[in-house]
Amino acid sequence: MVLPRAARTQRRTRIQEEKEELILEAALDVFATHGFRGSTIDQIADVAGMSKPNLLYYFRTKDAMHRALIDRVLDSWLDPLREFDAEGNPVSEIRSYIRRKLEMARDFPRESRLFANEILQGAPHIEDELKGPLKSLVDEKAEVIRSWAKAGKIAKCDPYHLIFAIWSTTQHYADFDVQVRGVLGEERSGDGRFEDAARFLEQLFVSGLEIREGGALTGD
Amino acid sequence: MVLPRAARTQRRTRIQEEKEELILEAALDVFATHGFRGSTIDQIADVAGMSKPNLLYYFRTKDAMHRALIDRVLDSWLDPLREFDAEGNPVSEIRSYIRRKLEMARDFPRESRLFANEILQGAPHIEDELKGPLKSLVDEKAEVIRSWAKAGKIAKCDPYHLIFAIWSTTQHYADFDVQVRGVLGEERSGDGRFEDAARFLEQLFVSGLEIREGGALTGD
DNA sequence: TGATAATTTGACCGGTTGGTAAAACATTAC
DNA sequence: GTAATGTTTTACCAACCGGTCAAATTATCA
Repeated sequence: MVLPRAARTQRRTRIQEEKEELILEAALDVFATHGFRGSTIDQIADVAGMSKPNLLYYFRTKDAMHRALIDRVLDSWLDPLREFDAEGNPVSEIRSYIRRKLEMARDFPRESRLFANEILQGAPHIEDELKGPLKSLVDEKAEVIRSWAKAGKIAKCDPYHLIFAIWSTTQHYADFDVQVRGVLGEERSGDGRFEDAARFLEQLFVSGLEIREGGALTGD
Repeated sequence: MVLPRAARTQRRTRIQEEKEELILEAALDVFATHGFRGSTIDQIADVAGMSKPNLLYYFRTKDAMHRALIDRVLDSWLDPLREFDAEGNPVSEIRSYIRRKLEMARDFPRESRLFANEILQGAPHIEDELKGPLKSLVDEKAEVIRSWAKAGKIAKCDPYHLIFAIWSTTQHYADFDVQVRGVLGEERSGDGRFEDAARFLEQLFVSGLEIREGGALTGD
């Protein structure tokens, strides 16, 4: 039989699992650096070390590959936010959320860039996920943050924009890596910059959300 | 004569100026949403409302168009940072820098996405600018911030990461607009969100950089 | 007005792209 | 072993891509 993979529902061979894994790994490489339209099947096949028709035996279209990749990665990408605990200490929850996001930017930059490319280009393939599961999760956590502010545990602030700020500052180190390295120069572009970034961001967010009595801000 | 535009050095016709303007405008649209590799000359020609050969009469290659666009936009993109004044009041300088960057994200989202795409994909066309003029400017302003911290006018912090944080949080609203709108939902995705963002970010950075005596951070 | 230069167009080219067909080859089940 | 199934390859296609060319059209200016 020559039924292509997507048509089958069960009975996945050992070879199938291995090759699909191999392909998605290569696809992540390519899609993350060139975006969907900028990537070619030949390129992915090349990285995966197999012929194009062979690759198309496992995923029938470029679209199918991209979708499979997004599906696989999106879930784990949201894990750090899911761990955000309503019962925990607000400051340490926020602090460790920043840590986790920053670790993901360091350890999974390709995944970060995959989403960045997708969203930057209008999210044509994941619009539903954005307005569905992602929005629900953020809504839930925003409510937690709001309750903390209401209880006087952190400063009053818009919880959605707080989440956006944490996302953007941490993912920046994955998505704009070239720029960060360019600006910091050779000397400071090693692994140490992640420690520096963590220290800075924790200081910024923790003391930025601290409650202060006066509220008056002086400059000099 | 049929000398293509790039070969001439002087005597630019009225038509030339108009058409080049028209083309760059269309190119900005297309490059900003699809990245360099994902964009096609036909697409740009279509948006500009002219035929492909006609477009290529003004810019001989896709590369030339992209470069012209980058050159034109990069300079003004750095203006907000240039305005950053060493003699000013630190807090209000930082505050108004955030304002200006946020205004640019609101008023020139395509320009922001143009750079985001470029950097995300490894900055193959602007690496020199990153390590040259951009780095110099950031180095200069980082020194200003460092001196403010040393003089006790703001909290001690890594000036480079502070600048990265301001860049990422503000540009986020242009680059990840779809996501922001998806998460905030219909109700809150109007123009008001920029005011909310401005309020939040000013609070975050201003009180995040405030000097506090204790330094000990409590949670609950 | 007419000559000259500037602009626009349609037809085209070689290479690349996403994807197919069919046969060759490998693996597994019996 | 062999038959059935699963995998890989070779050859190929039509559409699209960046770019060229020469001819047609339009603007400029003496």
